[in-house]
Amino acid sequence: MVTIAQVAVYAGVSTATVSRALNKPDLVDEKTMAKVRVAVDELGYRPNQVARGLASRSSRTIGVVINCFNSPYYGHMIQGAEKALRTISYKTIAESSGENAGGEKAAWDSLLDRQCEAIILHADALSDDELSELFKARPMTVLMNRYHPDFEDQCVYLDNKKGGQLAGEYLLSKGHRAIATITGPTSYYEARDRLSGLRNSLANAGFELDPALVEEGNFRDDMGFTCMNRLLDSGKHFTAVFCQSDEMAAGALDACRQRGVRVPEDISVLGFDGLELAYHLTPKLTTVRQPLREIGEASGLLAYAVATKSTDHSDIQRIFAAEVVERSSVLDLNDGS
Amino acid sequence: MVTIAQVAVYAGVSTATVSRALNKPDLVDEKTMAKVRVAVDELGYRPNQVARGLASRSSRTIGVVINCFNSPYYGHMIQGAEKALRTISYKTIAESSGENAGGEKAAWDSLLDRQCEAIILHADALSDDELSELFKARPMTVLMNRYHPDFEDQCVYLDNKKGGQLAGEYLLSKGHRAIATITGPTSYYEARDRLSGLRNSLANAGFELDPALVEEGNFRDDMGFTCMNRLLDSGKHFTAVFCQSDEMAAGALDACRQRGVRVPEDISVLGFDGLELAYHLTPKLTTVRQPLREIGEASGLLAYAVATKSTDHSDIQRIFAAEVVERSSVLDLNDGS
DNA sequence: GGGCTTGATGTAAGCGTTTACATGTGCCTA
DNA sequence: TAGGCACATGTAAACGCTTACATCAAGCCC
Repeated sequence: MVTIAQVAVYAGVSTATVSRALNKPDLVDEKTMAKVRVAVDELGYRPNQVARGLASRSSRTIGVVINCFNSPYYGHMIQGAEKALRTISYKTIAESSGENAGGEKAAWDSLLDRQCEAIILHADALSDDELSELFKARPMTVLMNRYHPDFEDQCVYLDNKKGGQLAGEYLLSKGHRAIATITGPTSYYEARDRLSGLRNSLANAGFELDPALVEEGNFRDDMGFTCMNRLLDSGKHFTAVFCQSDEMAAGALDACRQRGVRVPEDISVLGFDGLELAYHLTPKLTTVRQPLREIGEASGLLAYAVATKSTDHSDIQRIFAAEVVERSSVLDLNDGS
Repeated sequence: MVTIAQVAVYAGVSTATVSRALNKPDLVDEKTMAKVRVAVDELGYRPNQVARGLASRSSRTIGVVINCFNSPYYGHMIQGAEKALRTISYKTIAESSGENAGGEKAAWDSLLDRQCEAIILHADALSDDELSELFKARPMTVLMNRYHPDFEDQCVYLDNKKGGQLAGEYLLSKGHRAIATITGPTSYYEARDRLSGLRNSLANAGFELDPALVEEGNFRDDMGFTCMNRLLDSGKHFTAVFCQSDEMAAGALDACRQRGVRVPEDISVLGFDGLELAYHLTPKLTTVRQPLREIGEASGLLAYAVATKSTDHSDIQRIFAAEVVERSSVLDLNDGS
């Protein structure tokens, strides 16, 4: 490994001058600059970024804690974050937490031990209270796709209430009145918010969400399958079902297919997330998309702002809106009349 | 930030002793150990891993270069690698390359600048020759899911030829004789190998792959769609089509659906990859699965072995076999007779 | 021509660790 | 009792950089 000292000798200057030539070119003379450049090229010198970080106390590294890599949900966010940071030559060091509070905290700390200047945390398992506690000692953190009242300006998240409302409004606009829903675990604020949004939209239009038509799932497809069957078994009348994730919608679609219930002719299905999965389902799933990549990007930007203690980051978007992606799984009841 | 010096003062010993207490406990006396432990706890000391890395010249970090994060293909591999490395408390620092040779090289180098002890490289754009050249100066590298004759023992990959052969044999066993195929780009060795494997399996059974039934795709679903249409338009008879990726199979399925061709009744479709996507297709796709997670894991292990110059890593699997996952998109022609 | 500024460079002290080597104590052995 | 050895600890020099501060020469002004 060739070090700055060797470059200095080769160029016949001091290490300080080499360092300056590389980092603050306007502080060094033309001629010296040239000598250094030659030395660097000749020797194939590449600065040791770790040593540089230690000396300058800035690692130019951001840590990311997520559940796992092998889910497009995280994939999109991490891609957004990494890209945003890469363009400012920050590195991303990512660790998966395994979806338990201990793992999340451990990853959080170990990333900090690596001198990450800030952490982008996707906390699933940590409760609001735990988060509140831990955050105090680890203020250089950005919560990705999660809202916490105590650290509002360090959260980047989807407006789930509006998302749920959007879903309801869309279904209403298509003439649906008897609407069922399969939610995520109600222990997740996302699930509660989406549900209350849906409820609001119905209320605004003078309708009510029938509690018997609300099933609690877990975002995974097998629960979508189970819940859809429950709904169908209940004998209750409904023309559409809003699933709080595309995966559950996939399960619901499967249930319908098995029972010979046609989608969208007999029942309309609306998803949530906007993953590629939705596109590949049959029928192609109409869904409420959350801009995951953008959320990741914003998280990256905000993490940088937090790391550099930049006071004004009002230009970074922190609240994102969902949008409906229209495909073929929702029937327009207005057409038929 | 509390440093080792503060701990030393607090415990009334030298920094060397603190360091030893933490890293080589058997070198320090019971009583001293206790004092240090108290100091560490009291002060909440956490070693700076960057400084530690600099001093001990071992960063305990492995770099990973991939195309992008938002594809389950990479997601599974990276998950495997990160998990394997995490269990030995190595960190993974991942960078996406944007699928161009320049990006791949840049990421490779910049990860090395961060003192990664080894790099796990998923090279798509770099040619064999370029790779050969670059590898010489960057020997601490593992090629993930790619084979290169010059560095065989630093490659972890799927046996694509056998994979293609497996596909052919499976289709033959189901009574198919007129087999079409949609390949990846023939500039990729994966595509060539899978094709030649398929060809072999037919030859072994005394049949031949009709060149008119071979379409070159690009692994993406829209090309699957296009190629399937071409095949159907050609008027040539075939009972099954082997797609070299699940995504292309999805496109092919779409094409069939649009034209009213039933799968598997009229045409059987076999995929490749074994992503979740395959499960969610209609009909559920029978596919040849590559063990991506395991490949990632092995890459992590091998990278560690390379980094530590462990001479014997014969216990690490480097060649993986594909397996067929049977679902509902391939008809058994033997049944009908 | 003395005092000042300005610009370019060097000197050396960090950054927070690890680790080779030196030191010192106690114990065993001859 | 001297010599030797083990063991526990301390001292200080790395690791590869950055950067505050010192130095020095050159140019300028009055």
